[in-house]
Amino acid sequence: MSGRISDSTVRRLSLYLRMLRDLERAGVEFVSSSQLAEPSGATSAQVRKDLSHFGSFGKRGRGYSVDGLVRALEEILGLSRSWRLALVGVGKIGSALLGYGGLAARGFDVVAAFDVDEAKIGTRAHGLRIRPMRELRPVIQECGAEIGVVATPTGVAAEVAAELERAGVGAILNFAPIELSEVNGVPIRTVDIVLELEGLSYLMSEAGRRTGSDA
Amino acid sequence: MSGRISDSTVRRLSLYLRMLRDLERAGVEFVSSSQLAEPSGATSAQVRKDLSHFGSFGKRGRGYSVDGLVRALEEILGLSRSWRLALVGVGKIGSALLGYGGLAARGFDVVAAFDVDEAKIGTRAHGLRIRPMRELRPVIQECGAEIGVVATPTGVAAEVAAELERAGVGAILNFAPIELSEVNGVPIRTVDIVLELEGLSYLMSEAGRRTGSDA
DNA sequence: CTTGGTTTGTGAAACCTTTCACAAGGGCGG
DNA sequence: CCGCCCTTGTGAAAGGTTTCACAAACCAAG
Repeated sequence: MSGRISDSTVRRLSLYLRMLRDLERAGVEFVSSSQLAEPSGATSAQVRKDLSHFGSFGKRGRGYSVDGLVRALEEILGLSRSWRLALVGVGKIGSALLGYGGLAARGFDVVAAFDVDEAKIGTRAHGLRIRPMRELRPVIQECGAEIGVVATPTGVAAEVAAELERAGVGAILNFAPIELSEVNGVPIRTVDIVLELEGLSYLMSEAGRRTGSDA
Repeated sequence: MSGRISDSTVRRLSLYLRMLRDLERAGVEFVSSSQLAEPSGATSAQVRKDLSHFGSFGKRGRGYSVDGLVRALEEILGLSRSWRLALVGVGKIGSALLGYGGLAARGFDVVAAFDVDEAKIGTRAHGLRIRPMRELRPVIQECGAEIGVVATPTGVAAEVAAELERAGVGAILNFAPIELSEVNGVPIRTVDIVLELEGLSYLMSEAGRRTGSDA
């Protein structure tokens, strides 16, 4: 069991956990790999393989205990605790994040916010005081934020990410449309809306080209 | 050449195009596959393989003409035209999108916005009138929007996506934390921030477990 | 024209992920 | 206790993507 786990497996584990929590709330006690597979578009074999990397959680003939698997997946994914986020850049996306209750509800608390804009510094956004960039390192260290969120313009994103790493965050979530390179083993995930739209653009053009030439 | 192209290849093509546009602006005329590979974290062989699916764009011994490759990639990705977006849900994320100039700058224009909230309907957000859901189908058909954007609460996301499909959009970008199933060949991309954060949570926990047990 | 340095385009190999298929095990009714 | 049905866990096969490595081609200089 357990070697290096692929990104896609981890993604699916999150999706399984989501469904399991719904089932738990609904009072369901047992679930089979095929039921678990459906909402994430996976197959039952894939569910079993994904789980098998971490151990043996099911009962043959019966399925998986919903409670038990919820606990196990929370443990595996590191979600039996909560995480502290430090947000850099309180513009459109940053504000949207601060106002999004879904994060805190799932154990991701934004505990600090920074911006360069003098007009914003000192004001409060969704109950959080906005601080100057100069305080980034001390504040992050003091409040022990583990995840840095980059919601700045593209031009300064790399620099901000480097500063977050120096401040000691363990991971970075980046919203700037730029591929940031991981250093010192600090993992980075980039959410790039334009990239997603361009992917859709490709698929639509491709579909058009195909039907166009078939007709 | 050209069979079915993988998502990861298309993503990388977008990244190459970004870099090429920067080079074009900087007046560079030729670029090699290894230069092109660097910023996206790919290898030179991968760049060449990715491009080879669509044709032969380079000159041996010389590299790729920046202008030529920009045009070719725009054509391949369907970015030599602009696309019209219809936004459903003008809450935090929806508003952030409307205010984000980066979309229009890259040829993605939000041309219609819808919400259920009576208080919002009729008001303007970033110059766009917010319309009631009831008008979704006629307005989308009238203005010819090709891409639907779902920025609603999770509970109604599936229903809204189905309605967008019926209205005739060719693709959907979904911000609700739910896996929507593609029907009728309308591709769907989901941007799921919580999923990204949980992925980071896994990696940090894993790192902790490893250093923990090594020590 | 020839030589040397450089870079593409591409089969083949290596690697990784998903799917298949089935033995092993568990529960339940009789 | 027995037999039947069901579902897991997992090697093996299939399918897909990335990397390797090299012949073919191009440019420039002599």
